[in-house]
Amino acid sequence: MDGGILGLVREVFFINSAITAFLTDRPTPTIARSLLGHQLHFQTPTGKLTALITETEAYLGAPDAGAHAYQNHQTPRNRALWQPAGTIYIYQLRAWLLLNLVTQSAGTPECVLIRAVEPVAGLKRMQQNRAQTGANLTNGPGKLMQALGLPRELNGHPLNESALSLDIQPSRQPAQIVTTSRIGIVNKGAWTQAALRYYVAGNPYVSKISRRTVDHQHHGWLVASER
DNA sequence: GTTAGGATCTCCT
DNA sequence: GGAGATCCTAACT
Repeated sequence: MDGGILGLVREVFFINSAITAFLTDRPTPTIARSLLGHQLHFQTPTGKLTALITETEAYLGAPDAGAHAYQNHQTPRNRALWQPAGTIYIYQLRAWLLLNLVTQSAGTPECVLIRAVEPVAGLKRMQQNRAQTGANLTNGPGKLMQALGLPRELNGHPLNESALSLDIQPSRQPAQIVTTSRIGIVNKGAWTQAALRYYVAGNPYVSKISRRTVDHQHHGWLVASER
């Protein structure tokens, strides 16, 4: 607290520079993979909701037949994708909202879909936001949006300058990461098969997994003695 | 355990 | 009118 307003401005600038570097300096699939174990925070008037990212998918812009930005096709819905790294892209699918984080520099419409998270703080609030408990709280892209109560108005706003923020440092480290093709991408040739989905092996808060593969003790995260 | 139908917004034909 | 980066419930096996 020594720099007053100027210090705060410097701090915000530093954080945003770090976020930008994290979301631009590597290929988007690498970014999607490395987001596992990082925390998302949603600041509400009545408290903060926190969750660990457990499952992601990479969408690779113009060449990617599975992506909204395929062939650089821009519409009012998806224009956030052309904004700089760290921009929040939220869109509605049927009755649900889905959360994406834009990667790479402005004009390169790549992003990471956040497909699942593990609740860390604000569990009670998440249960109120959804009429569900347990893994069903956040083990899907539409579910986690409802659990966190993220409004569609966040679309187009920058991470960490809005109520939604991402930790640059990971909080946990996956013991093992599983890579598969993306969910729901059908009839898109090679892009249907492309291995662009990543999740923490054994974590219960992952979409479309068998209950039998769940690691009930550590949720697939490395424990201190294993590091 | 799997499957079918409906909810309901945006974009395309 | 139809499909989609989804999810819930009910009704099956």
